Amino acid sequence: MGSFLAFAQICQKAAGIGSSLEKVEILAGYLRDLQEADLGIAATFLIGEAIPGQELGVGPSILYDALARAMGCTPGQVADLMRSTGDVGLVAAAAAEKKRPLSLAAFAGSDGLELAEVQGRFMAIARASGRGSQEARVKNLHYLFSEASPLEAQFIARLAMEDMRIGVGEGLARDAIARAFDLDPEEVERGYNLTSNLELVAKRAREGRLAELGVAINRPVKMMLAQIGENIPAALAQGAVAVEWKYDGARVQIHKDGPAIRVFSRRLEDVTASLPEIVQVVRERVWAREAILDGEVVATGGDGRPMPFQDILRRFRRKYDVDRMARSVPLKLNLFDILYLDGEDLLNRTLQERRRLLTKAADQGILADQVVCADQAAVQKIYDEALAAGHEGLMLKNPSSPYAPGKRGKNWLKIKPVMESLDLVVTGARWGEGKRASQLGSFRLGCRDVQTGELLDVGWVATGLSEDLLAELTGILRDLIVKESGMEVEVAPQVVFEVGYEEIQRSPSYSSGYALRFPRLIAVRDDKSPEEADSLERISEIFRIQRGRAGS
DNA sequence: TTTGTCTGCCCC
DNA sequence: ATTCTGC
DNA sequence: GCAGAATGGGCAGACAAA
Repeated sequence: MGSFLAFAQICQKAAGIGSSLEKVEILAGYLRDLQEADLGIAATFLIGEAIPGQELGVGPSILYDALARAMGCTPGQVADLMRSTGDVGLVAAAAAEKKRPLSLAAFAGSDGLELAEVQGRFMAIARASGRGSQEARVKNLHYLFSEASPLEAQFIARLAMEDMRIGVGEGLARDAIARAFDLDPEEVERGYNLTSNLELVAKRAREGRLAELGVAINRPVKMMLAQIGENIPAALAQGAVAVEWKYDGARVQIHKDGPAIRVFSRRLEDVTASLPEIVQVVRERVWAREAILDGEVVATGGDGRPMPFQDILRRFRRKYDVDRMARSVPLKLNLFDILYLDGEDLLNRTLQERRRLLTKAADQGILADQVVCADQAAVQKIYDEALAAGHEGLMLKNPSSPYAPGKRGKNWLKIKPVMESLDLVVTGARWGEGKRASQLGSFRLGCRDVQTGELLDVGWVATGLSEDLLAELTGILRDLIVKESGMEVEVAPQVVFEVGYEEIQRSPSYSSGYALRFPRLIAVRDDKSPEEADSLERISEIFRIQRGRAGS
């Protein structure tokens, strides 16, 4: 019981199974027989959480360092192995194969790693701070690799990266817990979406006490998310919708317990300390004694237009100079939903009803404008206004829908404009990982500088490519490589990509001075030469007029 | 002290 | 965030 | 339709190296 080897074997088995149902069955059988403490650890390990709620501070650099030590080679050689396998797990397994035992005891055959022991090491890694902490992380990882069999090492490495790559995410883990203890998957999902704590859910499921997990102040609820909508007419097909601006800001969930106020981010991080003016405005303008509120914060500049998203980023996670930054990038709150009010769970009320309660619970001035409307022309008008104001587009919501925590359903649709695409030159590429191992997985883009004839960087693209196209491009670009360093290659400028995006941003890191927000490949332009690619001038012109700034 | 690198269930 | 893929 | 995987720009903070 509780052996890490057994866990690793289950992971290996799960990775090799395509069918979700079969995967769930195998995981359920494994979880069912674990004791309480091990159940909690195994459940979170399965979804790649080494320690629930804590940051490990381990990335590729520290992990490769530890692997190099375990193998008795250089970090560079580890990187070479990474390039050929695209998988830290396989590199770690090779390391365990080659290792010399760290101690005689290890050699004499210790009884193998326990789940709790592995998590204990990860705790030590997470706790390390201050001078020498990176070395401490490397040492703890090295220790684990030295004690591990190849199979165990594979999943220790993946845990260290918090990425298991076994085709098990939150969804399947939840289903496995339900199956293990013969419960309704919907009930397990509900418990998880209300607590975000898989360990707790697994234990309560085992005890048959899932129903005790409910909405509570200071326990953040997973946020309801939106799907991309086709267009306004399609969204109106079912009747009237609640229309709101889609703000270019950051999502917040606010918990108010009398005077005590906490703010959580999209990933349910506590960001209260970084956003003092939001706390203040909630204290002054939310009348409800107890509430959980959902909304978006935006930064507004002197011209009344939203400031670049980059400025909002400067506020989140900030620990120092918070008040000074609050003055230079002031945030405005736009509440659009309420999940809990004075002891009552509102999740199953309709959006319309929740909006009514929200209107009574807070000052109108901190609410997002909303109208319920079935008229296409009227919705179009609000859409045009949102874009002219510098925001992203519209949210169209089903007025009779409940608040579905953690769901990305069709009850909330986002409508955004399609920007005209750019034709850019591929100037380099990077070797991929996992599914894209030993293929080029992302591509460096350049635009023309008409004056000098040079190609200037505008960033990278790595999505929008099918597996076939990826293989084809790897074949073509491999022959164009002029320089190679680490995971990156430089290629002769020959291939042109048509690239889509949401917005052009000023960039502090690329030589053109611009970068694309959410770049994706639309097509390979076989018909275009690099000399016909778009110029820096065109990019800066689009930057100047985008999002309704043309007339201002 | 300054500069560079790494990390983040980061924010989008 | 976006996009593709297998179920 | 869903869940999972692989990837984007850019920010602050924490360390390590210079």
